[in-house]
Amino acid sequence: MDMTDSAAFALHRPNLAQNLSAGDDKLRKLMAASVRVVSSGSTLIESDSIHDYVYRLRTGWVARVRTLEDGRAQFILIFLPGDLFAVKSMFVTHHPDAVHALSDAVVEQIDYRRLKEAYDRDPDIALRCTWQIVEEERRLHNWVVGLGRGSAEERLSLLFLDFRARLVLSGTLPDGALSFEVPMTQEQIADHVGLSTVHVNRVLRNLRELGVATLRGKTVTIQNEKALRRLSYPLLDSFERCSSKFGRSPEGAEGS
Amino acid sequence: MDMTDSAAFALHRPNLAQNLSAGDDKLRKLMAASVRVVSSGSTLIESDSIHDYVYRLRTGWVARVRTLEDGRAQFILIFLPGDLFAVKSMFVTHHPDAVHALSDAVVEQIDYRRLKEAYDRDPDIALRCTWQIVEEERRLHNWVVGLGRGSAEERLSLLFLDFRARLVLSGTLPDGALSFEVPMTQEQIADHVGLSTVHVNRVLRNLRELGVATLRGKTVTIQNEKALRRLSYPLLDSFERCSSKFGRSPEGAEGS
DNA sequence: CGTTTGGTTGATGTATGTCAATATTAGTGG
DNA sequence: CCACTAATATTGACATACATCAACCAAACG
Repeated sequence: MDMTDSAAFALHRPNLAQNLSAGDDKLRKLMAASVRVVSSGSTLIESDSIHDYVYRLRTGWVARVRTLEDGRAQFILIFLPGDLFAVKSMFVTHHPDAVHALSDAVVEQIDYRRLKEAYDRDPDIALRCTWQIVEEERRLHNWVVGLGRGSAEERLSLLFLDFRARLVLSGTLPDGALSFEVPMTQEQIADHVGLSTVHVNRVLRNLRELGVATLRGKTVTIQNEKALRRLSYPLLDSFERCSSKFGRSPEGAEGS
Repeated sequence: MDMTDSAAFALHRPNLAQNLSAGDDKLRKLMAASVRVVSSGSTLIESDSIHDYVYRLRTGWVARVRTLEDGRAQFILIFLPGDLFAVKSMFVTHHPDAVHALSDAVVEQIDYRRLKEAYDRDPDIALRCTWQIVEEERRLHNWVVGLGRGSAEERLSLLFLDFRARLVLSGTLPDGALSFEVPMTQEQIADHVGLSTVHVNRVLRNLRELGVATLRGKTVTIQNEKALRRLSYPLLDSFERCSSKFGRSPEGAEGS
């Protein structure tokens, strides 16, 4: 992941961009040692357990999931390659939510004590960790707005745009790509966007029939980016609107 | 605010509790200088503006609000006395959301450069700032679950319990208090829980008629704590369930 | 006092959920 | 490569939680 890009993208305070990028490199080196391969569906962190590790996702998709006693589930956050997760292990012993692999994945693992030590010693590493939390909070803010005030169509459109933008940023997807893999079932998508499986399916059909975007198998294809952006537009934060990754405005000239 | 309590409450990593408490004291001293009094309804941070300050809320209520172009609004987070807000100013120039005072409030203000300098110099202060972000993320996770999967009743019950627990923690409210002020209109509550004003009103009537809790004027009174906890129970994270502040379980013996 | 803002209630509409049946795809073992 | 099975997707009929609209009421407020 090119942290310089990411930082510019995020309107970072001056000088922090380089530090962030440096922190990312150092962290990668620090964590490269203990690689772990997990298969789709496996549990990386059990809910409500004491957990001592912080992770960096190298390949694949992983999600933070809350399951209620009556069976309802919410996929709170989806992590994509390059993301750190369970950074909170450095500060808190217990994790209230489970972390599941959505696909086969490769993660790097580090004991929180080792990371904390590096965090205390090297401000670049500290910044990289803090940055993860800050970015995550931004995404959570957006998601709260989407869940609280967005329609089903708005949420799903936003989701597709968000996935693509993040995959591009992580270097997993070439810039401008219109098609990518989402290793989630419609049920899992439903549990992320806070809708029923059936309704997700209907909205997807709608998007397909409108020629906006399709989900076939696990492949999302954006057919009309401008239209997709227009659908999700109300939910985009100012930041995403300005970003070239998303285009300037719903009536922006580019994109087909 | 007694950070030691808060830390114990939050199952903190060993030794960090004292550091956190120390950080809170130091930060209070650092920020005590520039106090600002704001009146209800005023805007502390405008959405999408460049902003150079970090705040500590001493008295009153303040909220992070996102307003969509078509008028929909979402109160993303509510800050209560003792909370820091806009901590992100240290890392990011722009704030996509506005921050509004829900009541007359007293805030302490500090230029992000000064705070960043203290943050870099003193690990206790750094910890206190990071802690704010970590706690905030926990609340956001819970809120995402509530908005995504909770019913109207569950969301409102949870909200009341959450407000009370936090007011107690901040020292604004004596432990065990059953009545407290919520300086929000029903419309603002609706914009926080992601419902319409009318529906919030109906659910409140329902809670009142069930003898569970009332909102009269701006005063919330918990009449049957056990029942209220039972209503919100599915949405409580493991952490809130174990905490004595919330009681052990929905069929726990205490409470009336 | 009148005016405004916020609260309450009823009638009605709609987005989304639930249930259930069928089609499709993906996995599995032979 | 096929047959069998389980998982997932799709669709229709129906139910409901919640939204919208509109009227009225009550408190706050200048």
